[in-house]
Amino acid sequence: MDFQQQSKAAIRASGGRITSQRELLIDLLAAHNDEIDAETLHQLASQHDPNINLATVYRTLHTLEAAQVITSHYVSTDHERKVYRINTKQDVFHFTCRRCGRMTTFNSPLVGQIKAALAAELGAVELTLCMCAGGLCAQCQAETAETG
Amino acid sequence: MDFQQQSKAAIRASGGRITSQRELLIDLLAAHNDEIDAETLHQLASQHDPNINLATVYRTLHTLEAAQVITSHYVSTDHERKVYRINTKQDVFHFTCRRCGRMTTFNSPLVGQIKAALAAELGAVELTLCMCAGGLCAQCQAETAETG
DNA sequence: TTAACTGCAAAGCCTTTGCTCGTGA
DNA sequence: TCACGAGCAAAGGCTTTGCAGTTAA
Repeated sequence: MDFQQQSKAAIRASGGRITSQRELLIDLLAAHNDEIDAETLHQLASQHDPNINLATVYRTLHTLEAAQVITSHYVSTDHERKVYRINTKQDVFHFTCRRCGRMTTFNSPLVGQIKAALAAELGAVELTLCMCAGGLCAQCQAETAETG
Repeated sequence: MDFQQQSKAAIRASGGRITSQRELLIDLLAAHNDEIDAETLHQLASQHDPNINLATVYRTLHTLEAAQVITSHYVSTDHERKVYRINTKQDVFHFTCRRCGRMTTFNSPLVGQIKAALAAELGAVELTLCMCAGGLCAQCQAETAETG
């Protein structure tokens, strides 16, 4: 069962309806291989349905997240913006340079280990982790050294 | 040099002034051994200076963070609220239960390892990490099992 | 003296919510 | 049919900012 089918099944299973807006958003999420924030998704959706509302996008994202077919987290220590992605087993996080703002995706088996440690120590389940790193990237270090 | 002296020196070094408000906030931060959010710090400060404004608290926290004597990060996956703490070498993060909202502090050598991995792989420096975990705590699992 | 700082209030930013009309099942 | 969902606009919650008066150095 692919993402679209899975999403629709989950929505129906909880008594929800498949509206044209939801279907569009699900398709866009499926086609988008990376994380995406609500506003960008809304912009994409607007190209197909100019009347779709940002609130609808947020509500649909919540619905899908509750159905556990997508996950969300924040991407930088500064930017207060949530991104959403199709639920994968992989743990990904981001490094954002304080100076140039460039973002780098990062993933490490250590993240899984942290989850395991949390589960073991606290007995917690359904763990989601939000991780974002900030700092000075290599290039900005060099430029800072030059210009002072 | 203790935290207070260090903070004042850093403020002066950047052309800033030591106002009574800043001095009060620095003292409160020094006395507070844990993380604290802007509003709580403001409440504490109000007991000593009833006129101190929340905006001043935020501005002072930014100043101190820029001076690198304190650090900040979010404590829940919702990024609801930023907390500040005296700059220590220790990496701490938090687990928040999705159901009861209880927060548990957690710290693991793995966090340091992730920083090291980031530094090694990206060549980044001045790393700050925002880490927060969400999930279902042991107690809520039990209660959920009972009530359905 | 005078540039930096404060208090106040208002604005920003992302996200959520109340309301009413529309629509899927 | 009729409860769920959409669109719209306004509100919410934390944080930032413009302004004018205040104060450290």
